Amino acid sequence: MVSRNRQDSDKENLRQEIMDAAREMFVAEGYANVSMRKIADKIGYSATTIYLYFKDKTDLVHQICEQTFARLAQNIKAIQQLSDNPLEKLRSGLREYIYFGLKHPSQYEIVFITPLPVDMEKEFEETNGKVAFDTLRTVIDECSSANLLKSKDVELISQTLWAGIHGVTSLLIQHGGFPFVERERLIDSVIETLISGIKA
Amino acid sequence: MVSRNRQDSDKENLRQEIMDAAREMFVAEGYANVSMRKIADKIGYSATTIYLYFKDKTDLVHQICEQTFARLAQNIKAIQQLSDNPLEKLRSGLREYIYFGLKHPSQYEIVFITPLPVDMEKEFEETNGKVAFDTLRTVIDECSSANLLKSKDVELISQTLWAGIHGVTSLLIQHGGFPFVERERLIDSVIETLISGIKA
DNA sequence: CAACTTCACTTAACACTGTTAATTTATATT
DNA sequence: AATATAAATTAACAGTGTTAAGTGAAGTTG
Repeated sequence: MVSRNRQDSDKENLRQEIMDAAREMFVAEGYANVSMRKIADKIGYSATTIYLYFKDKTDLVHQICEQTFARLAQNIKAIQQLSDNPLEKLRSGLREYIYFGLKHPSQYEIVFITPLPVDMEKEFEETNGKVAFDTLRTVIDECSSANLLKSKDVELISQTLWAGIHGVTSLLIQHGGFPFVERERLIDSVIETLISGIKA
Repeated sequence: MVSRNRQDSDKENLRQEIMDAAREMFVAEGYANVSMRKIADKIGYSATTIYLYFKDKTDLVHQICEQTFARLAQNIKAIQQLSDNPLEKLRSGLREYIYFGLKHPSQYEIVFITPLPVDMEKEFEETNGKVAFDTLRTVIDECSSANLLKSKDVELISQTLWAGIHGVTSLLIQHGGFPFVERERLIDSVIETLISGIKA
């Protein structure tokens, strides 16, 4: 019994060890440039051992992303509780989303940018990315209930805002070479333009 | 001399033949799923022949994208000449950009979404994608000169709008499985929100 | 016309990739 | 101590982008 527990937790440990090593390498070198063998080398195991814990490379990366985006959803919720002005909540939520993406570029890339293999369609419903999006929708619902918005279509507004913040996030992640104006000014501008565009 | 010309044009022909085959396959199967050998098979040549015309796979795909995005820049310019209302020009330009991306998803993906190998930084300045962006900036300049915008920072506004339209375009391209509201409504909403957000 | 050079192209090979099947090693149970 | 189970490994496959060396035909020059 005791040994059984220890064994289970060892399994969990190795699983997490793989994820930690892989995440670190994905962030540093990019998903495509990290091979299963390199990950395995880093933690002193054989490449095929990873397949005992993850179905394949995309499964591994998705599990990593789920962990990260659970934290995003948490962060957004926590930050929103600091204010009771709905529009201010919205603002800080959008801001948190963008900066979170910039802070975890590889994982943002994989979840929201990289073309997913195939069957993402149904899975997205159970994703932590979806949870974060739902948080956004909730605060927009609040704004709408307080008659702060010019339209009542909460779903449409949520997706519109998401498109906007996703745009600036992915652009900043990917095209670091482009002569953007300073990051913060661009981010502020996007947020204010969007909010000003939906306000009553 | 004559034969020399014929030979040159044969070379050009094969070069274009490679690009046509590759473009078709990239669009149909995605960049990552098309190998040099497959492209070569399709046109009845050896894989290494492609390297006589293109430095490597990324060079090939970039050349294809340049051709396509030259057309985008052209389209935007042409469409804008149909109106002399600056805001209307802007609207139609944004719309053309988005629909062009949706019409050429693989190429849009490669130029504006896929993480580029390395040295994109300096090259972007000479890109047709840049030309399209400049067209956008020009019409925003017009709007600004006509005192139609609340801010005078044309560069900042241009990048803000670009972020917005890039966001909706890439989201629609990549996440086909997400339960978006109807495409057209979302696109309209993004465009109107952005324009309403920058209007005086 | 023959020898030589240039050009377009191909074959062979390298060092990788993700992944599967078969096999060995270690652990747990009887 | 023998056996069953789980964990990890080695070997292998089919594929990748790419380079170097080789082949055969066309063009150029004596």
